[in-house]
Amino acid sequence: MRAPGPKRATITQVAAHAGVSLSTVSRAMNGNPTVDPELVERVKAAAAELGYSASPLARSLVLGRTQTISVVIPDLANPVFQAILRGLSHAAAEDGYHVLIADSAEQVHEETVLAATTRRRADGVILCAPRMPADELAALLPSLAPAVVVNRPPQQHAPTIAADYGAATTALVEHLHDLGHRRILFLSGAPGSASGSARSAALAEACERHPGLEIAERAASVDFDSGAASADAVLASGATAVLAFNDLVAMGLLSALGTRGVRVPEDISVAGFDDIPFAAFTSPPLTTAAVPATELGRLAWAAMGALLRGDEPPPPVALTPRLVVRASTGPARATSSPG
Amino acid sequence: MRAPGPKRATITQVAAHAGVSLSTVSRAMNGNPTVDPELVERVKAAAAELGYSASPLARSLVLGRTQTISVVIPDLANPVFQAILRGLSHAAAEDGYHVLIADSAEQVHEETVLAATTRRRADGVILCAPRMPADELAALLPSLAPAVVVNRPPQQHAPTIAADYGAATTALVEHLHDLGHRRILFLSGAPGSASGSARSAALAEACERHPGLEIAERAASVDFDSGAASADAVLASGATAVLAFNDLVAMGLLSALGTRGVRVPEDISVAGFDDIPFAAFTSPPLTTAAVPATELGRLAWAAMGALLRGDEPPPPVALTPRLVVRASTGPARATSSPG
DNA sequence: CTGTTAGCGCCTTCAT
DNA sequence: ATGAAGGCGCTAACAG
Repeated sequence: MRAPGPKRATITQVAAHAGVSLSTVSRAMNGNPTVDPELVERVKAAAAELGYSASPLARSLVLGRTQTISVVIPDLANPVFQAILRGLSHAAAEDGYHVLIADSAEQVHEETVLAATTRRRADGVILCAPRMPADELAALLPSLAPAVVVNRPPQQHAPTIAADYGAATTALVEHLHDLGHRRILFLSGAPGSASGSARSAALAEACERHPGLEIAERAASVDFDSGAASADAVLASGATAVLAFNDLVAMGLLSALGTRGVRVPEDISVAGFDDIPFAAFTSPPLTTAAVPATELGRLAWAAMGALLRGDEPPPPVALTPRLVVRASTGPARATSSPG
Repeated sequence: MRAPGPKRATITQVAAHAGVSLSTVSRAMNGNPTVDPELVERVKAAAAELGYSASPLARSLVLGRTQTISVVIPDLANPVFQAILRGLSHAAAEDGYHVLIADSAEQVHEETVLAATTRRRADGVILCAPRMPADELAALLPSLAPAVVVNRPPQQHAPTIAADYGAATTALVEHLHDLGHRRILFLSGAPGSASGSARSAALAEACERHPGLEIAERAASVDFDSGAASADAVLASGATAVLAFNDLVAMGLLSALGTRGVRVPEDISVAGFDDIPFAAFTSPPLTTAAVPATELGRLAWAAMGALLRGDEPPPPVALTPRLVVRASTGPARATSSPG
């Protein structure tokens, strides 16, 4: 079971080949200026000849750093997390860091162990929209330091980078309200979801702001299928507009609604969250709140980089999503009676 | 710049705490049966008390394996690679392996260096649809062993897992031919793409098989935008059906065609490759050849696992995509004259 | 400026 | 069944 990998030259062999001590090789290879230029030449030549480069493993052990960060995400199939991962990975790569991924597959209690395990192989860990309860998260973070948290409220022991789902919700509701909608159904997502709470809070505020506005909430999930499965309940609710937990749910709903011959937005308006890459190409194109996911990833790396450098921990970041009005929302149809 | 990570207990401390030598701790923790059960208890208790677990780094160095594999992919934004990565990551995780990702961002000459670099931090590397020329790939593979290649023709020094794009192309063309199409335009993708050559070859065969069938080829690319940009050329070509390099290109084309008021499939049929998650929800829903990407990832890991175990290298695998007929293809409209 | 020495934290013969 | 010692490959004090 020992990997048969190509046998590589060691620093000792290079030292022998160049006729110097291995510390000189180490110094020369690491650009230590206190080495005779001529020796540097000899060493580099020997290294090149033997195809030598220092073992990252051995360096990691002695240096105490791995040049790697780990990223824990709830679901690699979710376009938003893919985008975050992408931004993160590109940014980290630019700074010469590697990325270890861990997909918890939405198994909440896997998150803690994955974070802890991968942390030991990396210099820090980025928790992407962790699903675990707030107290658990708070308890976990100190043991993970340096850590960065994405899409959760500001934390005590880690910088946070998040999209402001509350603001996004407000924008979406105002948009629907402007269109005359007074009965809205919110399809909520993962039970303990932090961004879900933010949405709910914004919904409650909207109701206070607009007497006569009724917003019901119905449990769904975070994926396409749960959206499709909600279609009948949506129809039965009597709502003239539905706010889906995210674009995936909205698309599932759109699809199931289409099957039932329900017209969108004539019969009912549908909006989502995130603006995933394909939201513009559903039929009808989806109104949504665009979350700058790639940017979230980039910023998460920036925060981690700062921590790694020993800089001041960056303050919590909250990016405001942009309302993107497309064709899936329209004027409310006349309803019989609001009760 | 040394990561300030939480200071952890070492094996020496556990040994002291349990009043045994550190070899006993090592043996106890690794389940070596030649240890007094009572001592095992003591050691485990001490370890638990100190929150100890062996440093993966130190183990990697001495054991010569990292329990990690690296995956090099051309573009994290491509749904197909996302799906492959997902299948791979889940399968590897089940076997206790970690995954290091490297996104070459379609920079062909980055692939070699990324593969080499990440290989040193991992026990093997999986090259996902590498874009590099065949000779370069062949030259690189031996130095990477154990390596697995996805979506390239069978290789000398590495197992390959691929989708049979030739068969997929044939299925798609037969489908279009059955519908009466005699002038088809193929929007080709990345210039050196291996799967692209497979498509072209299958196209040529189809022409031989069906005298009277004309298939033109036009260079596009692999993304949404290139599909959209091809719309005018597609219209000018006089083809009654177009085969896009992949679903992304097809969707871009569909979108641009819609903008121009061209009806699909009444005016022109459009088909793609891959069956990415949203292909079913374009308008009209896209006819395509479904590539089992997640399964490719799973098999890639299986092959790597075999290599790591020292088993016989698995023979090349070629999965046949499944033709998925949806609404974007229909009977050919009558054309004026075929020449 | 260069070589020698001591670890980084762990596993594994080798003795006992 | 247990302990002592060597070494994985490298870097960094410490001499010289």
